[in-house]
Order: sequence, then C-alpha cells, then structure tokens
Amino acid sequence: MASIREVAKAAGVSVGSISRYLNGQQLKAANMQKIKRAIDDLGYQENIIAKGLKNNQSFAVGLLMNNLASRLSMDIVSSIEAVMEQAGYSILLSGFQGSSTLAANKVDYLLSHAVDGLILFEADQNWPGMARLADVQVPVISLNSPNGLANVDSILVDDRGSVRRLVQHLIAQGHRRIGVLAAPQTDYTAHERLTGVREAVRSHPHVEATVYYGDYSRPSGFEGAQKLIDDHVDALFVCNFNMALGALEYCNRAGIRIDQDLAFSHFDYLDEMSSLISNRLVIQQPAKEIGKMCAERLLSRINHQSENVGATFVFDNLIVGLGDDPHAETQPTIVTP
Amino acid sequence: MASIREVAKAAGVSVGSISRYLNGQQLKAANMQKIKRAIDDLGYQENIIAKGLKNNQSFAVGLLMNNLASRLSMDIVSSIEAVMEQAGYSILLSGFQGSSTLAANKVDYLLSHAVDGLILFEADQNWPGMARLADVQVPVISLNSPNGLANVDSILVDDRGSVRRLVQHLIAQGHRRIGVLAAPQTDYTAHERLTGVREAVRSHPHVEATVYYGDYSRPSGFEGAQKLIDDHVDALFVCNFNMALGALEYCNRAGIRIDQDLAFSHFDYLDEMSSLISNRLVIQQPAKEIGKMCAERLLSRINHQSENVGATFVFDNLIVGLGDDPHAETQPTIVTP
DNA sequence: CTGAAAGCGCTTACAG
DNA sequence: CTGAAAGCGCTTACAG
Repeated sequence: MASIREVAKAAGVSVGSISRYLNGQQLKAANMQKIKRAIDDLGYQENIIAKGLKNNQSFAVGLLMNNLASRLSMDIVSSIEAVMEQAGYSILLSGFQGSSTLAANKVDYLLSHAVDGLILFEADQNWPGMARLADVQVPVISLNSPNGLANVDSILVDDRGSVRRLVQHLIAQGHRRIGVLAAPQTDYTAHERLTGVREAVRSHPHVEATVYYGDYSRPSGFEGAQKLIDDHVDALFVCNFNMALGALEYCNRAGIRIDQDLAFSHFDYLDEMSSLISNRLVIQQPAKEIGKMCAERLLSRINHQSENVGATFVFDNLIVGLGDDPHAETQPTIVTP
Repeated sequence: MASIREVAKAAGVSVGSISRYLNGQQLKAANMQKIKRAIDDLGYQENIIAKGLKNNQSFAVGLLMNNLASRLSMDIVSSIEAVMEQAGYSILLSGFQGSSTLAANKVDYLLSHAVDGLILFEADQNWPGMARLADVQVPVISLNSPNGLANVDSILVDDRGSVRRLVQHLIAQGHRRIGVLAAPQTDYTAHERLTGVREAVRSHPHVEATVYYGDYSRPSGFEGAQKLIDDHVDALFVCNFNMALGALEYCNRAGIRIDQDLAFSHFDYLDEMSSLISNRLVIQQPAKEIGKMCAERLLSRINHQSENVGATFVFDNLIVGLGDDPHAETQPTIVTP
C-alpha cells in the first residue's frame, strides 16, 4: 500500500500537494499531471481510516441487529446498505441474538471503531448498558424499539394498531373464539402485538381470546396451534412468521383446512407462501421503507441537517386481505419530543 | 471522546504508560490504580481506528455479497459474523447486486477502509477489476465462485455433482422427460447446476431434458413451469429457490399435484415449505458450515497460520429425500494449488 | 517500570 | 499555488 508520502516523492512535490490533489483542489497543471502519473504508477489507494483519524469521521456507521438470521433483518440490512453506500458510507454489522449483554458489548465495540452513527434494531432502552447511549457523541437511531433518550431517534411500526384492526375484522366476520400465538412478552414488539389483540377484544364481551406463548421457534408454533385448535378456537392469529410456519404445518398434518375450518392470520412474509395458501390475513411490515428512512435520517443527522432530534417516527403496516393498497405511499407519523 | 493523552494527564503519568496499561502490561501498582481511576472518570474508550493505523490492522474484514437480500446471503452473513465477532473482528458489509462494476468499486472501497481481510460471495474472477485482487496485501477468500489467483482461497459447493445425483435419481425412478428451470448461464453456479443435469442425462439416450431459462425471479419460475408442463415433462428440477416458489405457485393454480402428477425437485430451503408440500427432492447448501469455515480460514490467514494459500475447498450439498443424513459432518475436499 | 520521542497516513492553517 | 510543520489517537523502540 503506497502512502501519500511515496506518491509525493515519486511526483516530486510535497505531501500537502498530494492531499490537496486528492481532495479536488486546483494545482498547477504540470503538477497535477505528475501527481496523476505517480498515483497510477504506484497504484496508490487512499486510506480512509487515516483520513478519518484527522477529520474525526470514519465514513462507517454501526448497524446492530437483534437477529441477523431473520427474514426481516435481511430486508432491513439490505435497504440500509443501499442508501448508505450511495452516500459513501460503509456498514459495520453486528448481531446480538437477543442477548442484552451482547448488545451492550457490541455498542461499545462499534463505538470504539469510531463509527459516525449507530443504528440499533430491536434493542431495548432499559437493558443494562443502554443508558450510556445518552453520552454517545454520534447520532443514534433505534429501530422497532422506542427510545426516550434525547439524542436518539426512534423508528417504529404501529403493530398494536394493525393487530387491533386485524382482530376487529375477525370479530366482524363472526369469529368468537380467537386463538393467539404470542411471542415472549419481554420484547417490546411482542407485547405491542398482544396488546393489540386485547384492545380489539375488550369491547366485545362475547369474544374470547385464548393466548399461547411460544418462543419464536417453529415447533412452538406447531404445538401452540395444536393446543389452541384442540381448545376449539375458530380463528388463529400468529404473531410471528416462524411460528406461523409451525402452525401451518400443524394444520396441514391435522387436515385442517385454512379458511373453511379455521381463519388464519399472521405477521410477515405472505409472499413466500402465497402460492400455497390463500384467504389469509397477513400483516406486512414496511421493511424496505423503514430501512430507507432510517438510513436517510442517520445521514441527515450526521450532516447536522436534522430537525427534531429525538423524534419518533411511526409507520403503518399493510394488512393483506383487508383491501389495503400495497402500492400506497408509506409515510410515517412524526412525534416530536 | 477522551483520548489517551487526557487520561495520562488525569492520571499523572505519560501516554506511553496508559498505552501499556491498556495493552495489559504490568506497571507499578500505584500507577495502575491511578490510571484505572482516570479511565473510569473520563469514560475513556479506546479508538481501534487509531490503534490500527499504527499497527497496520483495522480489526475489520470486508464482506462483499452478491445479493444481500437473498435467503442464502443472510445465512452466510450471520454465520460469518458469529465467528468473526468472537475473534474481535467486525464486518464491513457491502452488496453488489449482480453488477460487476459495482463489485469492483466495492472491492476498492473496502480496501480503502483498510480491512484486514476480504470475503467475496459470488464474484466472478473474470470480471473487469477483479484481476487487481492479485495485488491485494490482505487475505482474500472467494465464496461460491472459483478464483485461481495465488493469494485467493476458494470455497465452493459441488452443485454439479449434487444435481447430477438428483437427476440420476429421477431417471432411476422412471422419469423420461425432465424439465429444468435454469438460471442465466452467465453465473458460475447456474452453469454448474445445468451442467450437472447434462452430465446425468448424457448416458441415457431415452431421457430428454428440456431447459427453460429464467432470471431468478418468481414470475419466471411460474412461466417456466407452465411452459415445461405444457410441454409434458414428467419431472421438474428448479435450480433456484425463488423460481421454485413461482413454479409451485403455477402447479397450485393449475391443479397439478406434486409427486402424483409431477416429480418436483429444487435447490435450497426445503424448510420453509416443508409443512406444505412433501415428497420433493431438495438440494440444501451447507450455508452455515460454509460461512463458518470461511471465517475461520480468513482468521487463520490473517494470523499467518494457513497452509496451502490459494487452495480450493469443496463442500457437498445435502439432498433431502435421498436418505442423506442431515446430521452428518460436512467436511470439504481440499484441492491444493 | 516509565518518560520522551518518532511515526502510522493523512489534513490544514500558516507562511511564502 | 505550494512547502514545512503540527497534529488526529495510538504504539514502541530507546534510554534511563
């Protein structure tokens, strides 16, 4: 790796001139020629790291994801990457797999890599070690988990409202015994979703919601579906894609026909199964839009062009099967701090 | 961000002592106490970037993926991340979405970020700009695409062999008209898979393979299945998961029963659909194993502990439905350069 | 054991 | 327009 100094020697000018050339300043034409030659000859490549040390910026942002191996994470990561790379930033990627300890460590880790900004996906503000985010000098955005710190923006999806709407629809269709496959209530999102169910059912005394708590795994979806169906529910709402797969597997094995024997509704990724089962209600998160907005917001904060630092942005889900327009513009509601 | 210098001042020692303390050297007990206090008081956090500038290492590796939004990519990324993070490295993630130009740019970009190693996923060695990899000072590993450069290791999967075995099985079952939904032959992997079909069919003059070329998209799978089935194939092999979903969708719409009317086989991700369709042959790539091995190999090369630099490692796929043991240890075959 | 100094690759006032 | 020098946060021979 040739350095700026070697280029300077080869071109017969000072290192300052090389730096200026590299940064687009005008030099004497003859010098520019010589420098260009030297750069080509030596195969010089700038060292963004060194540059960043001086400029106090690294052109990298930290992206800390709850579960790198999930479908949703993938969509989020790829949409964020697309925007950041356009802007000349790279992504420092980490996962914390649901462990709050790991999450805190990784925050430190990313910060020690001098990132210019930080995105947290599903990291709870109450976890030990998260309070230190208040002291972080770079912009921080919390995705899918609300964060009240003054320097942290939150980008959320109105899962509660979507679930409420979905369950209200089930009730309007005449369902009275609704089985719910819920995720561990320690997670913000899981709690919101179940709350949505409760809110929908509250005003209907004749409707009963039976809840089975799974653990995001497919077998727990299978088992939960079995339990709930044995319990004679006439509609099933599954809070998570993976568990929905398990539940479908059970229905399939048990010969239960979706829609005819049982109303079936769930979160996320209708798409992969659309060929195989129709007549479901599916809540789809605007993953791409969220990722895009998150990246753009981070960039604008990095460039000090943001208003309402600390604001919360709430997106709506799309419910497939309720006549929502899949091509509608998704605009978040903004709650300023 | 407090620097080492500020800590030194607060502790009343020299910066050298702080550095030594941070790196685990023994100092006079009293000094260690003072330093510890100063660090805690100031909330000092080391700057890995600056450290790396001096040490000529960044503790970051570049990961350049073909298509960040694919299921396979996700599995690869998350398994690589898990290993690298354990070793104290972070991942600089980029995607090139099938564009060879983008790929070349991103290689430059990652290198200018002074990565300690580079992993390329599905990047063809013949693309313009890829030859420069020969001059790269850090270890490089090419995943899912062979690379003959002396400093690049290749990690591959024997797709050709797996497809051959699968098609031979179809033939042994009595199928004579085999429809193949292939991907664009510009990709190494796509070509290998189709070659596997050809090799299997070659020695069976009475067997005919009809090929439809899709574009990885679901609609192209749908259309291809339609065309091939209209053409009276009695078995279908789909080279790609996404196209398989499209093909299944067609079968579903057209009332074609898998296994009874048509043998159905495809690449990747049996899992997601296992509840819904049985009796398929599915080729499953050992994504997790590949990712793990790739990360471990890169680490060992970074630490100069590798033998056979430039070697090629070939993994086997698992074919579900042929009695392969899903829990068998997957060990690659090594081809030394 | 520890301080002073040089240096990693770069940028940028400051003079000229 | 351009060179010499200081400095970003760190490490590490070199003396002591």
